[in-house]
Amino acid sequence: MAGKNDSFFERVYQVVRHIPEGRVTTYGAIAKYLGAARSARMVGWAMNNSHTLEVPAHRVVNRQGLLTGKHHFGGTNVMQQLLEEEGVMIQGDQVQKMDEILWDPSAELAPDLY
DNA sequence: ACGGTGACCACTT
DNA sequence: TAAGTGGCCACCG
Repeated sequence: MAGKNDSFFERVYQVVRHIPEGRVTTYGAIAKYLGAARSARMVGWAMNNSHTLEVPAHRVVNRQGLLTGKHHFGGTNVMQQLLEEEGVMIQGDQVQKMDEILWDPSAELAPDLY
């Protein structure tokens, strides 16, 4: 969908806001949903700017389930605590049972929303 | 206006 | 199996 506020960053934030509690998704999955499968780094870069907005950024991890963005949450393990409060199990900075809680926007979100 | 930057990913040794 | 590397491209100064 083309809109006034349809910058790549804004579209990333919209998708992230749809991630259900207790679930996570990956940078690459978001990029793929937005039609830019090879722009996972852009998603990560977008998240860097998300601190001023209301976006559940802690639900975005890398493909292996690693909490690669944890250092951007102020504290050392803030990201981990936020996830654990939602029932996500984490060991060694890595989300456990990724295959079970992974939320893929391409499969779960209407493809023509944005 | 132009190039460095980056919370990634897939492919190659 | 693990580590290295190149591609990717929107944003901001």
